[in-house]
Amino acid sequence: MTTKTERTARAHSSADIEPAARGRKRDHSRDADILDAALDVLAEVGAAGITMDLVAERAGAGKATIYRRWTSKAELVIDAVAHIERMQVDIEHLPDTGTLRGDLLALFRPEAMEASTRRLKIMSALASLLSADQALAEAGSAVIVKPWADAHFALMQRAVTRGEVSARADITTLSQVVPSMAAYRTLVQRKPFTLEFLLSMIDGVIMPALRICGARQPKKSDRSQT
Amino acid sequence: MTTKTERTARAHSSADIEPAARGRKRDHSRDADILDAALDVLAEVGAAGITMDLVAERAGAGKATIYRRWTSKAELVIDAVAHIERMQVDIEHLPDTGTLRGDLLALFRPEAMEASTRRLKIMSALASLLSADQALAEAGSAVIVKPWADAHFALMQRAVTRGEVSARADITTLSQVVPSMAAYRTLVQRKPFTLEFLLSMIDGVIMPALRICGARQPKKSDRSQT
DNA sequence: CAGTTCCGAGACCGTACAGTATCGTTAATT
DNA sequence: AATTAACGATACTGTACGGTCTCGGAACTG
Repeated sequence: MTTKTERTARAHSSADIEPAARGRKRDHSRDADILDAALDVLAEVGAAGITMDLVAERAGAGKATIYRRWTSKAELVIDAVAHIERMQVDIEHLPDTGTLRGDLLALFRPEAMEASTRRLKIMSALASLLSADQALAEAGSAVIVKPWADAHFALMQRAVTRGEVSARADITTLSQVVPSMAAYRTLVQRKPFTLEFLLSMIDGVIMPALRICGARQPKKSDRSQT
Repeated sequence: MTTKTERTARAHSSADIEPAARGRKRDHSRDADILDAALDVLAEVGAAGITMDLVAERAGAGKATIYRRWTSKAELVIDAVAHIERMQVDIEHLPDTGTLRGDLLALFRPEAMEASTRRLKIMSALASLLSADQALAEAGSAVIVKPWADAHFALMQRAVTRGEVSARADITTLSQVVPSMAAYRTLVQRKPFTLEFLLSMIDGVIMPALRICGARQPKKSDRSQT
């Protein structure tokens, strides 16, 4: 599932033994170019319209070059999806504002979500593929939603150890609420993911469920951010 | 958009004048059979995999019969979507068990879940076709998820007027949690919608958020209700 | 019955596309 | 410079599918 998909997979003979390595070397940075081109095409024509010819043309590559690196269109698309830049949630450097609510809000990066229409369109295109292909569903879910849910879980767990939240809270389920609903909203409803939406999730669902008081009267300053 | 798409459209000569109506009459109930078959195929193989041959085979019809009724595959699919049965959550006859938790659980109908899963699959299959059309995407989502959310909203509102739930609870947002997460789970994660999942939603999110105590120790009698 | 019309089955055609094979070019290595 | 592998371009093949056409049979009308 991780990138390579059997690189050097042309089943041939000699190449495996690396015969003194003369001549040109395969340029691995071209992989990224081709994957980017695939994502571009995906965003432009949708999942149904993507063809290898389009990808090759967009990448300025020959089809043979693509097939030298991936065995099929399906594998290329799967790799391309896995190649989407991770949701900028660095699990190592989570925000630490002192309160869970502040931490959760600090995860919100307007530019990360709405900056590129491209990613949104890719996700839209993905929505249809997700139902047709189990491997893609897992790849898409792993890239788009899981890191986010993991971040929420980590933040909630920290709030528990801090004593801010009851240890009996079902943070396993609660950590999936915002990512799931955001994915649903984006992929299916195709409405934008806004701060207002995030606030209604946090203040209407998460914080009340965690029995943290004060969430019910969000500060004016928070709302005016919208 | 509604069914006919130029019935009697074989562009021929005589038929237009209805010449004393002799011979066999076109069976309009077959339209519904074909549309159902189209939805079945859509749910099974997705939007990318649907072919007229599959639809014809599933409907036990000839391709020519389908093309006598619809001018193209696109029109057939559009008509099929409009043909999706509404979610049979009868907003007029909601359950009334005396507690919100009991009401929410009573909405769970294993047999209806199957139909609901089918609708969700159709919805996700449609995503690519609807990608160009925001209005259609919303309409599709409305048919499949909104009635469910409306039912939750009505049940929660009743719990508020009954005094079971604080009037300050954000039931607008909370009523969307279960339907959205169920849709996400079915569409993207492709895991089955189970009673266990529903219980973790209700007891881990909804009830805590509504500050109804006792949700943490669900009564045995509630579980056996299913 | 006889006449008419719709039906299912499936042969058929044209196009579009996945995947392969070929070829002349380019660039890294020696 | 000579060698050689990877490259872009593109011609080619096989197949799948949208859409049309034909045919024998069934069902309704009178």
